[in-house]
Amino acid sequence: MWEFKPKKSNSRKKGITMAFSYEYPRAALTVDCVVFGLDEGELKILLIQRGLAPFKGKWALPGGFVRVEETIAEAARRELAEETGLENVFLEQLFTFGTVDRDPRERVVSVAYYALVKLSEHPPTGASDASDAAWYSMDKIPALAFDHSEIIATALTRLRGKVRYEPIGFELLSEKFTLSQLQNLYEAVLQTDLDKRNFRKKILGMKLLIPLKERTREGAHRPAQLFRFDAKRYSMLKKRGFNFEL
Amino acid sequence: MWEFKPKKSNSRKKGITMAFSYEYPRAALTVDCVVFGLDEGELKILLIQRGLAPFKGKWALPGGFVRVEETIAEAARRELAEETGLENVFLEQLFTFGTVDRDPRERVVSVAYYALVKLSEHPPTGASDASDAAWYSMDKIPALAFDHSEIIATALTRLRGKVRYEPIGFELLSEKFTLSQLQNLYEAVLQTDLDKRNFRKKILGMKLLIPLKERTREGAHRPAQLFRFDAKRYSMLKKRGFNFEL
DNA sequence: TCAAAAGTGTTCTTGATACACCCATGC
DNA sequence: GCATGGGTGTATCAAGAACACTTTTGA
Repeated sequence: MWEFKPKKSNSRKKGITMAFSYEYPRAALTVDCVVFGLDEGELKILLIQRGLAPFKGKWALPGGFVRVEETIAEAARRELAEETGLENVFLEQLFTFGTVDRDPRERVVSVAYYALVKLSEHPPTGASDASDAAWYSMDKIPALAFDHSEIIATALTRLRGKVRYEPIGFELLSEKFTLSQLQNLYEAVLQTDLDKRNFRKKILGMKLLIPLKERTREGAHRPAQLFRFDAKRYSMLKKRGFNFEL
Repeated sequence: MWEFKPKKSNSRKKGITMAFSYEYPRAALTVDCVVFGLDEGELKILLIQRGLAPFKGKWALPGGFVRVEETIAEAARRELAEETGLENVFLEQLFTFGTVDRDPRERVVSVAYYALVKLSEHPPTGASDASDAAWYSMDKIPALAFDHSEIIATALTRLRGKVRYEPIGFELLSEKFTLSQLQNLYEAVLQTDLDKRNFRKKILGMKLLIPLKERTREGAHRPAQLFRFDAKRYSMLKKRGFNFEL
């Protein structure tokens, strides 16, 4: 059974800040976001360079403290917006990391999220202030602060697992896309080669892609048919027991 | 970027308790455990009756506060042991619930875990003290404290998803089991009927079950072959890219 | 000898895989 | 006219689904 007697007493300090006191010490709660983007057929992650200690100057995942009046997911979205300028992206809870010494200062528990962004529809670098944000290829990730490498590894495993049985991959492409782009996406995420004809047969067989009247108009080759994902139809089919798969 | 200036100052209070104060208010951190067990072919959940406010007298998930010096998973195991007497069970992180008003007292963020216990090898009721613990069938779960119904729903979805592509179902059976018991387990979890011959063909085809020299000796019918799960072989196969499935 | 659960194979259907050439365009 | 990526169909193979009767035991 729970024992729960935090005595909250707010006392003024230096005229501005309040102090919040509890009977037992509490862990600080943060969020960290693994932001995936697809850049020219390559899977990348958005990192920011820390301006403060600890790990000052090191690269890290965007994230920060959860405020007491906001949801954890809200905190993740807020921090993403503040630190990278990204808004309205696909965001899903990943895992909560609570090793005792993962932060050298004190006990910090971090709820990690992963985000999928349509890189083509968002500016390639941090849009907000002069924050040092940069996209790193998966195979060129530098040494990171805290346990952020582990968080990224977890996120990648999750993404690879999930992309196969839920249509979240589309979140990495722009609204309109070609089948080749879609195939490239899966090849980049899953690190495999896929057969073009079989891939098309399967994905078109689901009847979840709506062919548009437009075609691409670029490059010295045949223009490609553009499609968009039929989210409405998908959620309808899902209710009826349909399962998206690869 | 993070801003981080918790001023920790411990001051004596009433001669015994310390007060821990921070510059910003902090959420309390708890764990909650959804404990699944298989009782006579039926999937059940272990609940405890709350002895303290809020929700005094209501049924709830076992759980409690995370101490500042222990891992979240450690907290989950400790609370499980304290409240239900269960130890050495399969335990996996489920999801972190952080709605602002999920606890009427103050902001509480809870990391939920789910556990799978071999009910046959653990006493059917809470073994510790006079704690009011009881196993409930999935379709007879009473109204619960906090958002615990939602946590259970999430856990059930997860269990149903995971049991099909990872051999965690065995955690619900005793070490030695018959194929019928295994099939019943899957039928109970997935809420479907499975074909006996196809089920056996598939599961035996994986070569992950070791037939024992024993057979069951009970009931007025033909004795059944006993098996045990070959965990070593599974982890070896998994490394080589093998995928368990249904 | 009856009830109750254990155990066992084959056919059919469906989906997965493998594979090579023509098309439309810009330069 | 050539380089570039877009687009298409069939044959084979493997896995999933459907399906009914015999065996062993205790009472």
